[in-house]
Amino acid sequence: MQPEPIRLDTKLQPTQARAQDTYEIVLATAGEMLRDMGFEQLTTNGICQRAGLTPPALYRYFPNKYAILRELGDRLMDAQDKAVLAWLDGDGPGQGGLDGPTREARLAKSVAIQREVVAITRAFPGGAAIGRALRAVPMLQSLRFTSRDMVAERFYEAIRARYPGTAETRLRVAMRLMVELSYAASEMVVEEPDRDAETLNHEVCLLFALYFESFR
Amino acid sequence: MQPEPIRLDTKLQPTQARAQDTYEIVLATAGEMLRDMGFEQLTTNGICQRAGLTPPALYRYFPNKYAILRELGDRLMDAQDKAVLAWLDGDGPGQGGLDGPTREARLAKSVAIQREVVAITRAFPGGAAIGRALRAVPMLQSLRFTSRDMVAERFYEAIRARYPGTAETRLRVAMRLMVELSYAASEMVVEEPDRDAETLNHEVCLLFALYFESFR
DNA sequence: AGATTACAGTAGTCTGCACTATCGTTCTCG
DNA sequence: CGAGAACGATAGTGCAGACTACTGTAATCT
Repeated sequence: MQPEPIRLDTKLQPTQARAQDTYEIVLATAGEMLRDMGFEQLTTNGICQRAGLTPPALYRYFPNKYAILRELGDRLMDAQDKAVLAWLDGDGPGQGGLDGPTREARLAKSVAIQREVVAITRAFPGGAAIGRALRAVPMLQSLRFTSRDMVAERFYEAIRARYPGTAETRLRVAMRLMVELSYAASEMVVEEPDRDAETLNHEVCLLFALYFESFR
Repeated sequence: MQPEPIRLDTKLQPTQARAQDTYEIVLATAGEMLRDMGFEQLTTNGICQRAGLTPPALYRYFPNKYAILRELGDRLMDAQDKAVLAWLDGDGPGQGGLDGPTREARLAKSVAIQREVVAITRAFPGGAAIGRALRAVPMLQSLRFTSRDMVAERFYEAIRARYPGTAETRLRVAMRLMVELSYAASEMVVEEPDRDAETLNHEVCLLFALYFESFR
C-alpha cells in the first residue's frame, strides 16, 4: 500500500565552480518548469533539455526528481521561515516584535511581513508551485508540516507569557492556525496575480490582529 | 511551453446497472489510491488492478486519468459548496442565515458548517488528497478557483446589504479570503487527524466572527 | 608536467504505463 | 425469442521517460 521508498540523499556535492553552476541551473530550471506544468508532467529529460544539460550531469547530483523537488522545497521554506522568524525576533521589516502598543502598529508589522513572504515566494523559481507539489507528493508532505509546526511553536513560545489568561492548548492551536492561514493567503496572492494583493494582504492581517485581541 | 491540451470529455455514459457500478468503482478506487500515493504515482493500470477491472472497462468511460480526477473534484466540490450555500440560505445545520443576534449564535452556526465540510471531505474517497491533486495539476486548477469564486460571490451578495458602510471591494475580498481560509482549515483538520479538530474548528470560526464584527 | 579526480557528453537500455484491436458475453427491446 | 447494442476480458502495442556504461575533457594537486 505504501509507496516504495525512494532515496533522496544527495549523491555528490559539487566542488568545482562549473559544477556548482549546473547544480543551480537544474534547480532554477526545474522550478520554472514546475510552475508551468506541475510536478507530474515534469521530467528529468525535460529539465536537462531546457537547461542545456545532459542526463548524467543532472544525475550526478540528484538521484531522482523527488530530490530536486525536496531541495527546492527546503530552500523556499527556509527562506520563508527565516523571514517570519526574524520578524518575530524583532529584526524583520517594520521592526519590533509582536507587541505594538496600538492595533495600527501591530497591523502595520503584520502587513510588512506578509508582504515579504509574498515577495520571497514570487521571486523564487517555481514560487507557489513548489508548495503545491510538496503537498501533492505524499512522500514529501512531512517537510511542509514540520516546517510549519516549527514556526508555529516559535510563535507560541514568543507570546505565551503575554497571555497568561488563555489556555495553552488554545494558544498553540491558534498559532498553528495563523501560520497555516498566513501561508495559504500568501499562496493565494502569488497564484492569482490579478487579485488586489494589497487589499488582500491588509485584510488577512486585520483578521489576525482582531483575533489576537481576543486573547488575554 | 504550455502543456499539450488533453481531452477531458466523458467518452460514454454508462446506461446499464453493471456499467454504473464499474463507473463508481473506478472513482472510489481512484480516490483511495490518490490518498495513498498522490496523483503523480497513480496509474490507470493500478486502478484497474485494485478495482478488479481491466483497462478497456475503465477507458470506456474515462478518456484518461485526468478525467477521473476531474470527476472526483467536481463531485467533492459540489458536495462542499452545496453544504455551505445551503447554510447561507438558512437550511444548513444550526439553521438560520448569517445574522445571529449574538456572537455566540453566529459562532455556533459557523462551527456547525465548518464541521460539516470536514465531515463531507472525510467521508469522500480520497478526501483532502483530491484538493491537493487539483491544485498541483495546472490543467485542472481553474476548477477550484471558479468553485470558490462562486461561493465567495454568493456570500458577498448575501451580506453586502447588511454592511453599507463597508467598501464593496473590501467586502468582496473579505468573502473570498474567508472561503479560502475556511477550506484551508478544513483540509488541515482532515489531513492531520491527531490534531484537536474541535478546538481548531472553534478557533477558525471565532476568527471569522471577530472579523465580521469589523464590518459596518 | 604528470597523475588523479571532477565533470559532462554520446548514445543508448529498459521498464512501466497509457492506451487499443479484437472477440466473447450479457443485456435490452421489439 | 432473436437482433443489435452495451459491456468487459484477452492480450497485447508503442512510446516516453528514468536512469546508466562508457568515453573524452577540464580542473586540481603534487
